[in-house]
Amino acid sequence: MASDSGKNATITVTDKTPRTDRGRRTSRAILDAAAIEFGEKGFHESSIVGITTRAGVALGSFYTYFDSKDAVFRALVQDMSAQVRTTIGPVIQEAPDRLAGEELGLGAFLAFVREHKELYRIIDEAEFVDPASYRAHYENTVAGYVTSLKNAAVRGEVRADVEEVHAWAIVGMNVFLGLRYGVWSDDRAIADVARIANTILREGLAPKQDIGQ
Amino acid sequence: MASDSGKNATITVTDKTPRTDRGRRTSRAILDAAAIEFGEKGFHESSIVGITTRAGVALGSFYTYFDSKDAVFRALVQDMSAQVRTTIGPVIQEAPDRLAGEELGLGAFLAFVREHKELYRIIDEAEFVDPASYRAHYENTVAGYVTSLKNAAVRGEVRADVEEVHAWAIVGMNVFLGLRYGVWSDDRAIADVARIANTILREGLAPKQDIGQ
DNA sequence: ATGAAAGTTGAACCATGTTTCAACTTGACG
DNA sequence: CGTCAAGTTGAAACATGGTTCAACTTTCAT
Repeated sequence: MASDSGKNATITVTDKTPRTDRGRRTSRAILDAAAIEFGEKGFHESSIVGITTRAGVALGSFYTYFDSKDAVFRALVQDMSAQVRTTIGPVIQEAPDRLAGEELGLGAFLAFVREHKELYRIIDEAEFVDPASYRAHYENTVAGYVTSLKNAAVRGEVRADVEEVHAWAIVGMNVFLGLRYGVWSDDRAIADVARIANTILREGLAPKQDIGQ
Repeated sequence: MASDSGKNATITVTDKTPRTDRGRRTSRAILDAAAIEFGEKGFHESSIVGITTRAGVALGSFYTYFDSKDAVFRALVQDMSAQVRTTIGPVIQEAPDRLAGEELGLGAFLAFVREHKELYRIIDEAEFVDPASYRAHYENTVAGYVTSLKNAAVRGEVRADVEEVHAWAIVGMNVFLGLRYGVWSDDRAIADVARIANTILREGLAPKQDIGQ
């Protein structure tokens, strides 16, 4: 994204991309301020004035870089959807096998959430402010899971019949654990939560002796 | 709730409870209309005018029964939080054992969600409009799960070390499956989804031969 | 019947906050 | 320097929609 093919700059439509360093700085400041404001007060309680004040710029400057309140929110959702993926994805990949990856991934996710509670809430609120992005975020996430799980199945690391439903279940699990043990409270050690959740994926909830069904 | 201890009616504070049949009818109409309006457009896009128009009453009548837009939303959240519990709870109880109950419960939940997409979205949006109720809803749900799972553990129906983390994981699973296969699309049979999700609880994702860890 | 309580009505009031805009500043480049 | 594009500013226009209220209608107990 934002790949300005340098030459032929003359044709440039009147888009809102900053053209100078000063501009980029201001734009960044607004985006960062927006993340904090939205995370703290939610989309509707937030105001442009609130954002620009935090950013230390005038109200009008907002519209130099963003078309509307919605637009900046959308930008933020895209941005952090990518951020989550690029933070967690590699962690899962590097694990010795898929189930171990799941535990490490959840740990990384919980850590990320604790570090970025604002961003977590922004994605959640996208369900209402920008439903398409919200759906896209989770459908992408799940699609990645399905692929990766099927590959793991081929390697014999997970059951052969894994499919979409399993992926949605895992994602839901992780999201709720993130809300409870990441956003709402730090009262449990990340590693403990990840380990316990992982036993569900490894063995289910069945009592030890009764596994063979 | 709403237990008017009949006698001594004179002391009655100026609360908004309807006093006649006509009043109760109007109040109901407004509440029902609000459920539809909120479910369809979300809290902030909804308007009192929209609600009263749907209900076929005048704008002012709204304030005869509710103090504010927030108040009616809160009433709705409480109402449906209870509705979910009283719909699903019994289904789980009646099952032969806890894991079977989980499958039946998820099935009932998916059916409920498909029948009441509006209400599902209202609870979700409560995370932002009325965070306390949202948290209460899930903390109550999870608390119920923990109790019920621990009882099942005593009976040897689930692993002995079940605890809160397991409960949050299950609830998260169910909520996301509800969103995907209840609200967003009807493309999969409820029974299939419930069965597949249930295998996770029974056996986890591990390949068949490798269970003993 | 009749009067009082309950309920209904919608125009008007009001608060909030998004968006526009024309004047002003900055900084790069010849 | 002088010039011009890019950037900055905040007051004001504008839109929206929640909430109030005083006049009116219905209901029902006496």
